Amino acid sequence: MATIKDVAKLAGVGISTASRVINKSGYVSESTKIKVQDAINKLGYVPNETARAFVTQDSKIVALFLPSIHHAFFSELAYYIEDALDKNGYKMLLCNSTGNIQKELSYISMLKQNKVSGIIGISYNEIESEIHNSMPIVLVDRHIGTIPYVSSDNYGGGKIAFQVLKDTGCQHLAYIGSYSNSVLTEVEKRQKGFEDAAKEDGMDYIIYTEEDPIKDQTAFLKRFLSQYKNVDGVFAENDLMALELFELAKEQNIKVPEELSIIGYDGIKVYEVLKSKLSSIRQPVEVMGRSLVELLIKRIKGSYVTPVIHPVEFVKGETTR
Amino acid sequence: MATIKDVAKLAGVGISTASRVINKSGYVSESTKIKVQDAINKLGYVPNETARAFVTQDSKIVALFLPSIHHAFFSELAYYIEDALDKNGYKMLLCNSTGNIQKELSYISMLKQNKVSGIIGISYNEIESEIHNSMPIVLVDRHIGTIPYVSSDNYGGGKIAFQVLKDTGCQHLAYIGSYSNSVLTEVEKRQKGFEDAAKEDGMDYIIYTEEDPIKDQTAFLKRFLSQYKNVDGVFAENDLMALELFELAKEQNIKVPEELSIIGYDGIKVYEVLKSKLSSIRQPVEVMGRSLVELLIKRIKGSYVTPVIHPVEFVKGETTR
DNA sequence: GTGAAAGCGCTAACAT
DNA sequence: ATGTTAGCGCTTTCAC
Repeated sequence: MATIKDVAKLAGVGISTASRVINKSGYVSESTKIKVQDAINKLGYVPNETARAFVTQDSKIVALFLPSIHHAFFSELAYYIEDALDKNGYKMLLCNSTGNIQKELSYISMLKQNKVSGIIGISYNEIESEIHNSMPIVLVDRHIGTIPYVSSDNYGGGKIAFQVLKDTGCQHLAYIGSYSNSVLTEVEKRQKGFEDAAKEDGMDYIIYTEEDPIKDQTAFLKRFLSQYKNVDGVFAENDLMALELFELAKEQNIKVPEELSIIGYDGIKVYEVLKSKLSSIRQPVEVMGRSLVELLIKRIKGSYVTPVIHPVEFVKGETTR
Repeated sequence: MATIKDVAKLAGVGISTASRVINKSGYVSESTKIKVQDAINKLGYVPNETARAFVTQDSKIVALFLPSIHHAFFSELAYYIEDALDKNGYKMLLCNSTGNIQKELSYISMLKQNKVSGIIGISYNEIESEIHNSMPIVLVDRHIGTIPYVSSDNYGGGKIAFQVLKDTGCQHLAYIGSYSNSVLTEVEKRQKGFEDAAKEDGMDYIIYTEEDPIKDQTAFLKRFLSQYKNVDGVFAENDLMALELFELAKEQNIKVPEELSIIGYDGIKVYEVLKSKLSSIRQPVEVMGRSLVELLIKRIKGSYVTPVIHPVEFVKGETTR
């Protein structure tokens, strides 16, 4: 493997001049620039990134920190984040924290040792204090202190869901989902938007929630169906929950959407093969991914950034009238 | 940030002794070991991994190279791989190659510059020659030259699929999927197993394939349904294809499984919420992930390894009788 | 504009 | 069993 020394020698210049050409930094005359470039080509020189990372104390690696990549929404988001990072010269390290606080802390320690450039994260724990001010970080769908974040318009999405259910003639509405006692999640704003819209409208509604994470979603949903037989319109926290409710309703011969309308949240593409069965509030996943990367890079460069909230849209499937 | 020098000074020992304690290498007396350990604790010392990577020319990072993490089977596999790597002290860099050969090549160059320890990969291209012998690598579901790989028993799975379809009374069978002209994919062995079983049995069958990647799967499947109306048993290349065929059949009022039985391949969990609708040949994803990591680490340590093929099982859903 | 040289923090000979 | 020291390849002052 050729080193910068070899390049300098072959080009007949000093190491720092070679470095300047390689990094396009500082002043180099056109003629020496060409000499160095020639040497680089001849030797097939490529910089040793571990040496660079060591010297600059910056690995040009961004960590994506999430509970599990094995989740439709996250894996779609991860795809776009990786793509955007790559286009900006960063690599992506993937960390499945499994929501376990011990594992999250040990990951953070590892990330510091490896001098990652920054973190894009979703955490269910209050570990942010460990990182903030010591590393650039941008959160997804979490609003903690002054840490910048990117989310979809969860509140607005909740309002839209209410409106759609009402406009399509539902009389007895319910929100189903989970709540968190520790971290204030953006997800809960979906509920808030739904509730506020219902209150403004003066319509009654039911809130059926369990503490996050819900251990047995199937049991949770079955209980809901048997307990609230008169509900004819449901807004579920996310598509996975909505989809399972849809399946359970079919099993119990409840006609969807005639007797029960269902709206999910996410609009994840994995289920496109199902011919868009589910009505849902769709998050602009790709845009969010790019936006996360953009914000993080600004933070890395030291700029101050403000949260970004992306608009959502209702996508009609077959679970609403 | 405390360095190893600080530790050595505080402990009153030489740098290399401190290094020995930190790395548990070489001989160190019990008493000095304790002194060093104390110093480490007092200073809150953690090794600078970029320096280590630089000196050893090994970043302890493994790259997971796949077409797209945004795919149910891959994201599940990635989850288990990351978990196993983490348990072995490795980090995981995620590279979405999008199957594009230019992007794959530029990733490989990047990985070399970053001194990754090894690669776990799925590639649709013949880039393996670029890596082989220059870096430890293990492939998923690809059999290229002498490169070690891990796969499920695709051939056996194909045989099982045939047997199930036949045993449940189907008369006119078909295999649907894709074929590749460049790389010999393990996936095609599913077809081979199916064909061989049919031939042994003496039963006629149809092979309906298109070159990979199939641009418009919906059109592809619709064409199949209209062209082969008498087929009553289908083995599809993967679950996504099987699932869409199922949906299209329903749309066209073809009764599944009465008039048409469908078996997929993968057994991915994302669709569990659908209440196991699809009959499928299930791959042991978790075991495969662990197995990939195990093989790669053996390769990194210089051992010779042989391919590992994991058994599959038929999981009955509602798309077979 | 260009080159010499220091030094990033660590590992691994090598000497003792 | 322990300490000294030479780099690893690069970036970055600092002189010229």
